[in-house]
Order: sequence, then structure tokens, then C-alpha cells
Amino acid sequence: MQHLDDTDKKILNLLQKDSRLTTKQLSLKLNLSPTAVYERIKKLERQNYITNYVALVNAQKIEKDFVVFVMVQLTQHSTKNIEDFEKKIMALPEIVACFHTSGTYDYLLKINLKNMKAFRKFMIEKLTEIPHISNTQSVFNIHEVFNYTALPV
Amino acid sequence: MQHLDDTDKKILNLLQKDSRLTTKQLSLKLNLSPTAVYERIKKLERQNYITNYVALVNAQKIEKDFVVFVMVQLTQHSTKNIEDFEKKIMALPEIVACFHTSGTYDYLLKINLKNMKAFRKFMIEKLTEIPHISNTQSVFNIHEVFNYTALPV
DNA sequence: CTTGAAAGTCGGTCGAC
DNA sequence: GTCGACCGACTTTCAAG
Repeated sequence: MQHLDDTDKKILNLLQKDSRLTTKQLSLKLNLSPTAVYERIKKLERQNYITNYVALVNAQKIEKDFVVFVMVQLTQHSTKNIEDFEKKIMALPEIVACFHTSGTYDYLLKINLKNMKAFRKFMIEKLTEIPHISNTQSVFNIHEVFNYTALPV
Repeated sequence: MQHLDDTDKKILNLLQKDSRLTTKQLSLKLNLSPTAVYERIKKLERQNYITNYVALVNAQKIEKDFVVFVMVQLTQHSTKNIEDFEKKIMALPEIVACFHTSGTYDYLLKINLKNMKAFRKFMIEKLTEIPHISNTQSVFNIHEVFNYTALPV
């Protein structure tokens, strides 16, 4: 499968919103047989268009809805420093995303915590303990307008 | 359920990584009966700890792995302007996340596109068409170190 | 691609502890 | 809270067109 046809795209868009849709339900939406839908999904999985299926958890309910974006500048950009830094970052469960970025700062981190107090503790005890950091800037999330896991196909 | 016990937390952590685990598979990992696991999952769903189940799609395969973070400054912060802006932003499928933030800029947008050319087109034809924007700064993703959908419970 | 059928598994419900 | 048993619905595979 070199490119996806409209039916494949519809399947991907639907499953990105709700992976619990059965082949039967999908077959009704797509005017296809359940077997055909099944074969297409298996193909999408086999060819790695679909990487995995996950449950999404409510950050508020588990008290992890205080979100901060921390931009980090490194002292030097040697391979060793970068590998060192990324390794240390990966070990911190509060950091849910880490992007190596262009611009003034080298990394953009997304942190999920309980509240400001937890953030203060995290910064003092964990992030500033990591070597090679020269400077950070924290941007606080005031309101999450939206944050999709789905990509438009 | 006011608070989650260790078993609930384990279930949430496991399902956040792979929602296709059956109650039977979970029961073996947790030394519990499948029914007990089933009841706990249903409770977690009912009480909105688990909001939904989704398929994750490989951004590379669908040519949407060029990621840019755009920070946006508004001209004025009136309620009308904010509502207006957020509404327009929501209508753009390239924008996969939008956070109202503290600091110099008012919004942090995450954009998924094919390449730089598509980004240029997006900026010229779509983003700058939106009213009330005074200033933007684009930060390009050089490398995604990690980007989890799972939160540590 | 379709239909139909078969086998095995799972989700979901039940009564009982 | 736990468990074992049950049944219908589903997934998954296959044959045939």
C-alpha cells in the first residue's frame, strides 16, 4: 500500500477518535463488509500506520492538570552533553514530552504536575539537578483550549 | 471511589500504554480475577478517569511529522477577541494543540505539517488571516525525544 | 471487493461468597 | 470487595464468487 485511499483515511480518522469501534460499526459507517474493514485495519497495523492503541486518562481526576512548558538552554551542544541531558530528562516521569528545538532555547519540555507547589519542588529538586543546563524559561498553561492525539489524515 | 488504590493505578498505567490488553491478560499481571479487573475498569470509565480509547497514528507515515510550535501574541485581550481567536484556531486541522499561556506570548500552538513549504503556506494563507494577532514566534522541532500520551498515575 | 459460515475469544451479566 | 459460570457478540479465519 503506497498511498491510502479515502476509505483507509476514514478508518484512521475514526479509530483515532474512538478505537473501540467494532469492524461491524465501521462497516456500517463506510458501506463496506466487516471482512473488508477488518482486512484494511490489519493492513494499517502491519504497515505501521497505526502504532498502538491507548486509553486516555483525565489529568484533572488524577491531579496532574497543572501544565508547564519549560524551555531549556544548554551550556554546550556536544554530543555527549545532549545524550546526557536527554537521558536524564527521560528518567523524570513528570515530563510528558521533550522536543529538541530551534531558536534561543534548545529544548521544549511539557510537564504535568499537581500544582504550583509541586512545580517549585520539581524545579528545585529535579530539573536544576540535571547538568549542562545554562538557562530555563517556564511558560504556564492558563487554559488548554484543545490538545488532540489525532492527526488529520 | 475517592482515591485510587495501587491496583487501579496499575490498570491505568497499563491501559495508557496498551488499551488492547484484555481483562484476562490484566488479571494475570495483577493476580486478580478477570471479573474484578472488569469491574475496576468499568468504574474507572464511569468515574471519568478514563475518558476514551484511541488509536495512535504514525505521523511519518502520513507525512505530518514536520512539527512547529507557534507562539502567538494578541493585540487586545478582550473576551470577544479571545473567543474569536480560539474559534478560528479550532477550525484549522493543522493545529493539533492550543494552550492559552502566561508570559510574553498568549498562546502556544502545536502544528503538524508535511514540510517547511507546507508551513510557509499555512502561515501565509491561514494563520496570518486570523484577526487580533499582533505577533508570532515559530519554534521548529528538530527532534522529538519523546512525546507520551500517558500520564504517570 | 462481496457473502456466509465456522471457531475461538472476549465482554458483560449473573448469583454467590 | 471477590469469584466462577454463563451467553451473546465479537474477532478472526476460511471458502467461494
